[in-house]
Amino acid sequence: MFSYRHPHPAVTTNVVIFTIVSDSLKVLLVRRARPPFEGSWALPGGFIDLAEDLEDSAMRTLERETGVRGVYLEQLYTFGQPGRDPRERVIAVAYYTLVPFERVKPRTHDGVGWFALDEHPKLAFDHDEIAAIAARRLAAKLDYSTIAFGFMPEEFTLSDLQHVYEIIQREEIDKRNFRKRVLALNHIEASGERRNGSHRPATLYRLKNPGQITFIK
Amino acid sequence: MFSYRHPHPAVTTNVVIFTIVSDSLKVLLVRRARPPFEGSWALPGGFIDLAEDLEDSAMRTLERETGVRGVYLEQLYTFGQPGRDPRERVIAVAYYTLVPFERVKPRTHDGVGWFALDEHPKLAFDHDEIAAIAARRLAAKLDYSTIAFGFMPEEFTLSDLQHVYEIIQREEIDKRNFRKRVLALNHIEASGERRNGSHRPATLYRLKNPGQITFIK
DNA sequence: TCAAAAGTGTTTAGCTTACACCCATGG
DNA sequence: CCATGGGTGTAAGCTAAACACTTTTGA
Repeated sequence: MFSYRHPHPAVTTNVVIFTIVSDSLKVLLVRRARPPFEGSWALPGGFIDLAEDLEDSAMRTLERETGVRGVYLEQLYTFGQPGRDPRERVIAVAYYTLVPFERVKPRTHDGVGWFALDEHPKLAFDHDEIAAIAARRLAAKLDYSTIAFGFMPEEFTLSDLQHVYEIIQREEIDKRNFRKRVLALNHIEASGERRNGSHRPATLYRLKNPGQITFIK
Repeated sequence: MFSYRHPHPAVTTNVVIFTIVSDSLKVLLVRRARPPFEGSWALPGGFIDLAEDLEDSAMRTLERETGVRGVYLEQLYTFGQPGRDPRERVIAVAYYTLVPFERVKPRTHDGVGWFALDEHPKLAFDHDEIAAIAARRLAAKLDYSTIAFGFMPEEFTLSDLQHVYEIIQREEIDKRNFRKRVLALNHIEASGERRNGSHRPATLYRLKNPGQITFIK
């Protein structure tokens, strides 16, 4: 095997992984153990292996750094501005995903944590920009895809789902209209169970086709 | 300067550049002068320099191979499956754009040419897949952005513009409804000129904010 | 019995679609 | 004067938005 006589940059994959908990959109960050930006928070990620697919690399480094596995990743954008890594040319292929808070348990030591999107610390490299672009894409996709269902655990109430929309879009939604719209999509069905609280029990719903993100309209 | 002790793949940028001419959506291809896939048609592109931005690389290699310059590029997707280049690991950051046929004149020798999207030759590498994804993205974006205006020369008639929509979406559009919709966007204005033919002269329009692609709704 | 969230329909406004004929020019 | 594409309005249907009260449970 020979190589092209061309420059070879380093390539990383990075993952912006969102969840919603206690009324806020959060992103999973890891603290850097080594320079550059030692001690800063950053998006999970790492260098690709030459034999692995980009998405596999994103999965692998996400699991290695946070313990999170088995999530569905969607490619976000590729960031390659010279100088974004102070040492050498590094191109970052960024992915994003949404997970239900209850089902994904990152390793819980003090180098990994969920941070509210609007009050996280300044991140290493250009990761602030990457996270911001991911958040923008997420909000845009709510309207024309079933991406929000990715935030949901196996069973959820319509109020839970509405809550996700309200937090990401930062505006209140009419309950009746929301229910009409989401039920008309025919993507979810009542599971037969109900959830109790100190109020009227709520019908639990589940996805008809788990794992599928489809486009609306 | 030191390097990470990590694998370094090769990275290319590639451009899917569309135009519309004689009732068909076309893509600009170049014939490969060297192995691998010598003699095959491929998307224009090439290896990045370590000091240049990804988009600059896409521009530079596009101009080098086709003579086309000064176009607006939008990042499409990054393709990195191992084995997509038979020699070594190559990651391709793909861009796409639309140009008015009249205004963009690729170098006209027999190694560069416009090919109808639905009857181009089998392409080198995974470039068939890249072109197909670009075409899909293009059709999707017609509905919620002003991307179609990118196909237009400085002055154009409403029929010209409608034609673009019909070709990309492969369906006929009602003339009156189309005009209402596009004029309501308030992105174009009559230039005052008219275009003659062997029929009633058509009002010429131009963009109010040339170069801007904005989102609708 | 109170607090808290679940659940439920109707009316209105705006937007989208369907649809057909006359106009201005060049040849 | 004929062929060709340019240009125009209205009605109907559908989708989206606004809007308030009753129900069921746990504490």
